[in-house]
Amino acid sequence: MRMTSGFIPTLRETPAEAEIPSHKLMLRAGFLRRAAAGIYTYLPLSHRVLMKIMQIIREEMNAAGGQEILLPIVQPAELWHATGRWADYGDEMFRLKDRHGREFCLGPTHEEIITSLVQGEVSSYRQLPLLLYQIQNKYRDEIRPRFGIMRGREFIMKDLYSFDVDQQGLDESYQKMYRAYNKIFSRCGLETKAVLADSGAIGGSLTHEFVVLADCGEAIIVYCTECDYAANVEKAECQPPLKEDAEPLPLEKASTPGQKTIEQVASFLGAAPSRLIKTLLYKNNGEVVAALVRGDHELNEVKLARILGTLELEPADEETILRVTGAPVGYCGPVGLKNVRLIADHAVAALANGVAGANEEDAHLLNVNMGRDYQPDMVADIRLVKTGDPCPQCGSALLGARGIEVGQVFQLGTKYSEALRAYFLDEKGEQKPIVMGCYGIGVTRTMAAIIEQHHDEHGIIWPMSVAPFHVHIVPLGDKELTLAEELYDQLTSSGIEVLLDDRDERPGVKFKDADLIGIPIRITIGARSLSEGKVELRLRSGEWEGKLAPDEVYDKVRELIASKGA
RNA sequence: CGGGGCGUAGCGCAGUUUGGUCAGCGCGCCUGCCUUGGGAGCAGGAGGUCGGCGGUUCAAAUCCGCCCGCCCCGACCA
Repeated sequence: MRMTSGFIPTLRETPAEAEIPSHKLMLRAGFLRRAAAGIYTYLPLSHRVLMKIMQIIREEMNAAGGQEILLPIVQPAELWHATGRWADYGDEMFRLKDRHGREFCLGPTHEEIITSLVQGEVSSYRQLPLLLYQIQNKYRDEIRPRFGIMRGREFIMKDLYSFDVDQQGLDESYQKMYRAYNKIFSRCGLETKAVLADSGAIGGSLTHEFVVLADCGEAIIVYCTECDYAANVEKAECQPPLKEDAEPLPLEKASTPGQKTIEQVASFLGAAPSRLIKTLLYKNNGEVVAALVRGDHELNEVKLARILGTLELEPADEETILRVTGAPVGYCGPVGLKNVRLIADHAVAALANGVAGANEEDAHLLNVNMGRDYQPDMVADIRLVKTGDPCPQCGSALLGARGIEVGQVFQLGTKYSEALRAYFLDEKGEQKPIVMGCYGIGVTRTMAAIIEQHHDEHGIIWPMSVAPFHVHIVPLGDKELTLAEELYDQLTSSGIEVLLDDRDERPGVKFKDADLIGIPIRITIGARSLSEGKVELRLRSGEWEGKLAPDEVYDKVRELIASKGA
């Protein structure tokens, strides 16, 4: 591709709409333009990158036994009514009607339609297992689109669905995908961590997220430095502390006028926050639930909701708190609470002689002990794990990090197959629901994540495997253009992808744009080294540079491309 | 949806408080000269419903009302 004829509109200044490096760089380097909030046009450079990412995904999906199909974007409402998700999906689903008034949606995901397809075609265990996938646009009217293509309302996703006869088959499919995902992300030049996650509203049990560590990431994870444990904080557990064996002291009431927050009470009473019991009230379908966590811990709402088997959890308002506890916010505690379900965290259960609100304005109780002074309905893990907590597997300290979720693998079970009556006959002639899994990769998000992991202050540094071109030839003036064209023809004719900067620009401009666009190999042709009969080669990553005679270029380029895995 | 900010030329911005030589600046773009190893210089030029609609006024980018769009922070997710 010659830059004079290519559509590569680079910008000197960053548009105000961008916040994070990947978004800024994609706009500046001429990869991306916004059409509406969360909806983008991919220009030629990013289209080339996307095609390469998709090709890597295809190869690994096919190698794992997947077969590619293409499902519709526009989907009829009936299927979504059958699984109940027409109602559950809410405002996040783009909905539309045809001329006859029939309802449709733009697919936010494709479980319904593929299950319906398989329901119609598969009736025997002999047809299973089946792994079907597509690479297709998804539409989600996000509450808040963010960070360019990181969280768009239209995005490209690879989604594979596995259909097996039983749990054992599902486990095998899941393992295949898990391994394929590791290969895919590593081939894309990404360092990812597979973390245990909460399955949320999609339903199902076992699930891992594949997370790219990055400061701008929206996912918060913890991982162990000593063993392989890694989890999203929504899911992460840690070893509960041992029960303190201190002698229980007599319960005592202390006056704490105006002391409401943990910090205030702790410093007023001269006690560490870890001695306090924090009592948080929630409303769950009309019922009031009190969650007890230690003063220095945070409640994990996802865990609490899961224990309660609900999606409707919301913090109680001040009025409810006053009615239930008899005291204003800041003074509630477990002792004497009535008509409230009490759920205590393990760390609270382990506490001896703790401090808690007295359910009375301006008062707290000292030497509170579980069992003697109050009895929780359940002791469970309901706290948010934090850096330094002991790993649930080996006890070493956990580390926290932020990351971008680029993929997720899910064991769905039979939720969709039962709702859509996708049954098969096993070898004994018994009818059973197909056991399903689903496996997504955010393709467009993966591109953004690659840039987040591979850039510097000058621009993008593409890994060879997904770079829009392998080589960028930069002739510095008119006199060098002939040699540049010769090299361009030579490399291009053997399948190497080359971008030639044939513009009538000054060297500085060309160098700046080359750094910005970030093609791995740059060949500079200028009078300086041409006087020695040489051209200059360098890697954008800075890992290698050297001068070569023009007839040595071809071999060196091939060698560099091969060594970088493309 | 709640909170914060923004909307003036392709991009980045000033001007808005205090209405009236304010339609401006830098970059980019076009023409010419000149220059050519890290976003050169000179000269000339094109480009704007000041987000939209309505109102106040002799007069509105500027004041008032309504609406639209965009960005950031929070609850959701690949």
